[in-house]
Amino acid sequence: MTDGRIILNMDNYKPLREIVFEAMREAIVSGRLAPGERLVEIKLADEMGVSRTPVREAIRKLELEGFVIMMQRKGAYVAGLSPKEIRDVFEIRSTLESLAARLAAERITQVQLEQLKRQLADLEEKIRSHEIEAVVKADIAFHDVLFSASGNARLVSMLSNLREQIHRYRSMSLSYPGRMSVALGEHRAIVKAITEHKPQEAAEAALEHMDSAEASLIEVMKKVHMSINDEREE
Amino acid sequence: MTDGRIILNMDNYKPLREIVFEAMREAIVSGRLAPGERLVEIKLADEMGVSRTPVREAIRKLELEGFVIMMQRKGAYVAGLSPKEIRDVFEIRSTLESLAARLAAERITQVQLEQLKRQLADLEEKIRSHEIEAVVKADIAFHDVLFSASGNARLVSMLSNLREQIHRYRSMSLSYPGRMSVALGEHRAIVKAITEHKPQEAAEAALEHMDSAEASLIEVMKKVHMSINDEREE
DNA sequence: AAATGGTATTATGTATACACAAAACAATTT
DNA sequence: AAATTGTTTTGTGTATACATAATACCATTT
Repeated sequence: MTDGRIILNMDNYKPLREIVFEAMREAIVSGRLAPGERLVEIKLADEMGVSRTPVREAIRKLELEGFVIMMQRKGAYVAGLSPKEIRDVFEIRSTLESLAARLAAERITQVQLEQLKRQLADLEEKIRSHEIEAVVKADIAFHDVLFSASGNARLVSMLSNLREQIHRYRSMSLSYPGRMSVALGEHRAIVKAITEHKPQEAAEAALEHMDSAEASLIEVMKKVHMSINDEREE
Repeated sequence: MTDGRIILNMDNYKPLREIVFEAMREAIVSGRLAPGERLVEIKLADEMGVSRTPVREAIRKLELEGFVIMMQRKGAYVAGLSPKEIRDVFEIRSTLESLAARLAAERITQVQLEQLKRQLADLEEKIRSHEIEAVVKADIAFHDVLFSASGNARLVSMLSNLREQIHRYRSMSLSYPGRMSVALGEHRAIVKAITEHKPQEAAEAALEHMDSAEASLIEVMKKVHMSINDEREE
């Protein structure tokens, strides 16, 4: 064993609260925990085979990220987004996605640009395969590269969070007829502007992308006549 | 007691974790807890006369809001913002403040507009008095009205949070010679654009306001030759 | 049967207890 | 003295215990 250093990764240790948090978020985003549903700490703890403490901490974190609503001394409920809230989130996302694209156009490195193009190609391929889940994943990967290219770490985490918020309604939006190919075109426009280092155009392309994503989501929601909202305004 | 419904406010009950959270944030923002300082749960709990639980929950919340950095199994530390991180925050704030101003110009109600003008007058008065703390407060009140006028609740909370993040360095920036009167002018420009319902101008005025706030902060920091940063990059 | 009052149950908020990792320190060896 | 190992201390991570608010249930009264 000449050079063989043994490196066993203690870094991938995750506190239980993290694991619980991720599991619960996944359950909410995927819809297994429905909006309005009550979250009882002991019940969840028993189900997951842990104590209340990590569950509590996970719930608190979910609250701060907008997935859960807590009422004083009453308990926690899965948050549902009202149409008004969805519009609010999109208003913010549009602005920030647009900012990210602008910054990326200014700051992207050669390596990142190649990554971005690879992601775009991958997205294209997944769209051809018509597997919605794969498309969603590829889309996320694409935007992640785009975000990091902005060089603003805080922006990356805010955008990731906002995306998670509406992820619940995401596949719905993509199932809107023709949405996927339109989205692909929008992605291409963004990449083009970034490649040519044109911040203004990149920002505009990102804005259009968001607007059209919002529009198709709203459209689908109308059709399904969803009352995502439960006893809340608008 | 004909119509007199008795409404006794149970709403002002606050869980301990909230109280602890607010106390700790105040301590960090005001500098009593300095960047890099270690936060030991039992120590804080004893000092405040509570148990570890609410302290832990408060620390978690502070972490999510960026005031505290946690290291696995090592503990929590007061976060310091590096110059790079300050720039990152300003990049985001500029964009969102600008969005808020734009939306306010579109949506502000008559009542809100009057409020806004009152806050502006108040700010003017406080600036004449030269009490920095009062000016900071008035400035916050002004922007709060502006934010709500955007009609986007999520935007309000995101902006409040971002403001808190740099509040630590705020009075420093205002102490920069001439900064206060310049800021007053910028505020007037924003109010003017909103009054005339000119979204584009409001957005631009807000952007300028942020840019100049950032510039004067950076300037002051250079002079004080601060190493706000502790063992972090840039 | 409806309304009121009281009791039991459930779940949150907070405190404490226990386990183990990390760091600090001391002791032993070279 | 330097290095290595063992030991102690400290503090986080998790589990559990206890107190009290909120709710549900039941009984009693009218």
